[in-house]
Amino acid sequence: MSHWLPVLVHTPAHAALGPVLTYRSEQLLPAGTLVRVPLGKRETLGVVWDAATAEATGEFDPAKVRDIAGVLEGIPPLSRAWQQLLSFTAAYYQRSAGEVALAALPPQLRELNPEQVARRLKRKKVDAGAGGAVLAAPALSPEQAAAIAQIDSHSGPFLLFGATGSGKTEVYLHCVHKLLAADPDAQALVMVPEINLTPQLEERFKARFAPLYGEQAVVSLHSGMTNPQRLKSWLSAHGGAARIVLGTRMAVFASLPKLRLIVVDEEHDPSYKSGEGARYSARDLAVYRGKLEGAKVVLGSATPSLETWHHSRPAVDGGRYLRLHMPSRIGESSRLPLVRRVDMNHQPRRAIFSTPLIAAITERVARGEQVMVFLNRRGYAPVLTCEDCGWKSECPHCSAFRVFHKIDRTLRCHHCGFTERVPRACPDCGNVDIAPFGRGTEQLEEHLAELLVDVRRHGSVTPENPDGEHVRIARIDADSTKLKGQLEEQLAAVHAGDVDVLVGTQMIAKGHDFRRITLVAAVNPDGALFSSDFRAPERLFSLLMQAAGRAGRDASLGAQSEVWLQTFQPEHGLYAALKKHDYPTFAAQQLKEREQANMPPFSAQALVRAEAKTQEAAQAFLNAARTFAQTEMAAWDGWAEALAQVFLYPAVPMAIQRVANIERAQMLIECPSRATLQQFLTAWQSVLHATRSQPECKGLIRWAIDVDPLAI
DNA sequence: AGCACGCCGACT
DNA sequence: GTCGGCGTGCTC
Repeated sequence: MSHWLPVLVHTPAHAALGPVLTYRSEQLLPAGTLVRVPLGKRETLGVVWDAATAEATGEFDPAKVRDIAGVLEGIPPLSRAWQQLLSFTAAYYQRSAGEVALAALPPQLRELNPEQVARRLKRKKVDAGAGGAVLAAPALSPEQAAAIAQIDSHSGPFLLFGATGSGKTEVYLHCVHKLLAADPDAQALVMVPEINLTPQLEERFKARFAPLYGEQAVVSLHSGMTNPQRLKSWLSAHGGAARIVLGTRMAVFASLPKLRLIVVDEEHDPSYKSGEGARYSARDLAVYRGKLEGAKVVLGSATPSLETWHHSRPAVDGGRYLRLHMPSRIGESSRLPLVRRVDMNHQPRRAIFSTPLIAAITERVARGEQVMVFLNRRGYAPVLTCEDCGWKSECPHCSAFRVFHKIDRTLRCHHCGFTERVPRACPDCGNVDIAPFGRGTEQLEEHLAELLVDVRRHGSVTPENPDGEHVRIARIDADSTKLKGQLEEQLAAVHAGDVDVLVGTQMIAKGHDFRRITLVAAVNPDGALFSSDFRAPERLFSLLMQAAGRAGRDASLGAQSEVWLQTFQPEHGLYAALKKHDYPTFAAQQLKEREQANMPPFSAQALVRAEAKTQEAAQAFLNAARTFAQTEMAAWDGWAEALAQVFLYPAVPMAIQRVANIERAQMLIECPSRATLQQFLTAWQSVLHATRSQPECKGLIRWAIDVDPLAI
């Protein structure tokens, strides 16, 4: 007796295929089973789906149904909750369930046939020989103890709102510890925003839990791992051997049959939002998944996203998350750094460093303390110009300037990668005086070396070496850490005290614990104050707060650590709040503005982006779909009411209109209700498909919907 | 998404 | 003369 099975395969939403394909099988396989199925001329991985789901209701020709090719024996079916998470993700982010489900599985699973998988599963499992010294957990501060007590006695979700250095990680460790000890099967998922941060987290978790549960109890999942490593981690999580999964956003889809706790560290970090394929927010999905699986969810941050902050308002005001506040730095480093604003209006024009900042840097370095200088722009200068004819270093393929990198004398486009040697003279008029305009980290590094040329390293002047040593300056940005191991190497040099001044982009503001830094300077942070992106202030505040958190973690140095902000807007409320380390005031101000302007979290947004050969085609496509929604769709049965709530803005070119010779346009959609917006988008998808074939859209390359976009 | 088929420009 | 660009169409 044979059965018809709905099966998900890796198929994008816009393909002219149903979201679920039907195959024949001799056995009745439960939903969640991994199978290999023939598709056209190839064989591919599929997931048996539940016939009762919305996806499984397409029309198909019974004559075309083929037999499944095989079952991945030995891999238990994916859980019901996992299936629900995937269905939800696909529906909410407007992608096909097949695309989302197959992208959520380790890539190597797709390549392996059932025999290879069986062989891999048979590999001798290292026995869970617990052993080694059990690391004593440090004593908890009263704030940590209080937070843990709340997490124990409530169901969550929780916002762990803790200053940098308040010991959030210890709270996570403690919660995980309690959970694993209480339930021999329970699993925990701990997410961090960046791959860079997983090794140090893994080290900390392994040190604590490997002696209790064995090395293999802690596994990582992130895109920096090789495919075999990812498969190994995935299988061990899916089989229940891994008790703790650490990972980046992709880990939110890990199969964890006994998931009881999800931690999202630095929950405000934009890296949790995927920019490719299904543009999911791993943080939002973590909250949803927690609800589905009955797992507690802890979101941690010193500067929460305004969405999360709003959700954690008091329950009497409608808050759904429980806010746990840990305001104090623990241990000896309890003093918060002093934030100083330098009014650049009173400094020489075009000065990179203000006079008092140079003096402060010099003083710190002379004392043997470390300084961190922060500028969010890599390269030497963002643009090169000809002073005679006005030529600028535009990228021939993008509507953007190429950045001058002095280190290898190149002009590089940061959008498409197009790189050329710097011309000797202006390509337009032959003038040899082409000059850099604006500044980047390379220039900062060079300039600082000049300014500090007469300063000697602390303690380097000795009778044997009366000339002493020059100050050592290091630069850490995407360019200086491109090669594997370079970041670790450079960080080690800073930790070892081989570096006096560290120059870098936001890379250096995140996570890394530099104990001897006592002065952090933001050279030019004002940009975000006037950005058209309404989330720019939120990001700036968070970045500066994190940068401030780098300062003065080692109070044994005695000196009061400081954060310097060079600004033309010293009175700006953002800096005023920062000076007081006062996130709640800043957040309240921002939320008030958002509410008045009807922006998230007080409304839901989606963005449709279109790429085409011409800007006209990209915009025509979007506007045609918009017009259809406003006219035809409004006439569909029962749609008038929903559509009245959905506001579609006209299509506009994207901020960087052309990248690699592809024109880009976008359209913003706003709606007071997330549910209504989702309902609209789902119905509108077919309109977008149909619009594509209209003559004025010729040249359209692709389009994508971004639900809850972070940047507009 | 893959993978095939199909039709126009620069190379062995 | 072929190799190869990507446009279009199909997959239970």
